Amino acid sequence: MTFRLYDSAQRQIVDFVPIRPGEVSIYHCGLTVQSAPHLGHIRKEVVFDVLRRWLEFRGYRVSVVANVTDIDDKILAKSAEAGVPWFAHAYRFERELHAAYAALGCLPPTYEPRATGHIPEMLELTQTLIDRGHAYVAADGSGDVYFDVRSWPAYGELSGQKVDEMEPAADADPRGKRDPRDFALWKGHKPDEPLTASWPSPWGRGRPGWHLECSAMAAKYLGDEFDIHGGGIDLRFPHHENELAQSRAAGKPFARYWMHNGWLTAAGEKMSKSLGNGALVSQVVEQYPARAVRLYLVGPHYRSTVEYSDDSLAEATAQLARIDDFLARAGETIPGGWVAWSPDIAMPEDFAAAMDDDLGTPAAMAVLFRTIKDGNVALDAGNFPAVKDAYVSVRSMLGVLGLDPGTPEWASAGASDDLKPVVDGLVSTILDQRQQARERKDWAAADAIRDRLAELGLAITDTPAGPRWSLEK
RNA sequence: GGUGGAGUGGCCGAGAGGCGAGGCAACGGACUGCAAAUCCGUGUACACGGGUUCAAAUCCCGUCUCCACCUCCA
Repeated sequence: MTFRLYDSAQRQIVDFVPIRPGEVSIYHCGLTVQSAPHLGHIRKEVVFDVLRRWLEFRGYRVSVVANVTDIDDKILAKSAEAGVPWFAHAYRFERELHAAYAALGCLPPTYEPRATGHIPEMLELTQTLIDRGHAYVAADGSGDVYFDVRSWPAYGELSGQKVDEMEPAADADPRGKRDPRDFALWKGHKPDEPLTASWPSPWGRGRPGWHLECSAMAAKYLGDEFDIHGGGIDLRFPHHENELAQSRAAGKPFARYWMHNGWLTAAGEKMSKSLGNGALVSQVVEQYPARAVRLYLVGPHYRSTVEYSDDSLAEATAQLARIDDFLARAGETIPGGWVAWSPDIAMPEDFAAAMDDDLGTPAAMAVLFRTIKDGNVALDAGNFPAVKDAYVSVRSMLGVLGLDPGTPEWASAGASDDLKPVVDGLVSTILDQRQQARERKDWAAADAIRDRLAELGLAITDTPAGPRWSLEK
């Protein structure tokens, strides 16, 4: 079974063939650390986290590079507004970004390079492009260096656009450009910007353009050619188009496959910083269990547009309860409790087939829920070998989706594990009282105890095997 | 103007010519002292109008609506 993916460049689903057998290199554009991340930003992170987990499950050694753009116009503008140095501003939001990744159970990338740490590589790439006749120093003395779009006939290949049919950037200041679509590789230092936000170059002090960063860093960490380049669909043009053009024009083959995730929308419109309709990750995670938020992001296909709403998050919370209730009930029937987790114990074939088909998480989730239903039926029937099979399968599937509660990413959620035996003992003492009441059919007394425990956040359910308790979510 | 995406049952969300993905919610039933959970059952959905076909949510033509990119944006 081979993994297949939708390549945005070819616009079709194709077999994935890695450059080096057994290895996969992935680059996905990180974030510009200019403000707190909203759920839309993190969708991209979750999508590529699932991709990485799936490929690892499939036996590949995966390298993931996600950059941090820590210098750009907005960072300079916002830090100036806030009255803090630009690097302090950038660093603050880099931390918030990391917190958001961790909150949703995303594994850290293999490398997470910062743009400002790779100026020499960028200068080298710019020089190569000038030498090859694909870039030029602006004629207006600004110190800007532009990529010469007209010198690269393939320009537009990724997004399917032709230079002459693009909306001319009529309002844009042409500065020293030969063509309005030419984009900046290097931006000359401006007097009103802090000197610390500029670096010496053959063309005078300045700072790198956004597109250049990714080309330079991808090549440094993954080589001139690598497997998959990812990012949000909005980056396809111009960012990815520009990356591709400048890398290829410099003689580097660059990415073999392009994967773009769809939007998260709010009230039908793209969630974005500028529209101010973004649901901040930090806030969402306060309102709903973090695993439910991840479940909400993982459920729909990654290329689909997904509408954000409280109802959807509430639904995901209910779904998660169904999953976790099964895990709790089934887990108790397995001697020794939790089995040591390994993702490849019992991965259902149709789940794997769905995942191999361009990360088909919707179909994969259907398998997950079907397995849970089978497991519940087995539980009702007292068929414990079947319960265990279902249990192990469910955890395998959850693991690959980054939702398994037993993995280290979610360890904090289980921090009370040490206390569980203690609480268990206390609760069972109280429940003994209730059982005695029930046996003498003193329902009022029995219900009073249950109500009291409910007030404390303990849900009591009676089962043929006796009462069990759980923390209400 | 160019490029791309979308309109599916109460809701979310798959599918892309032929047995109604899955979930949430709702209703009925089983179980239960009651509840919760669980299980069983219940839906004649595919923007609109034509067409092709034995068969269309899926293909073709037309129409409407929405969203995105072409400027910083996951």
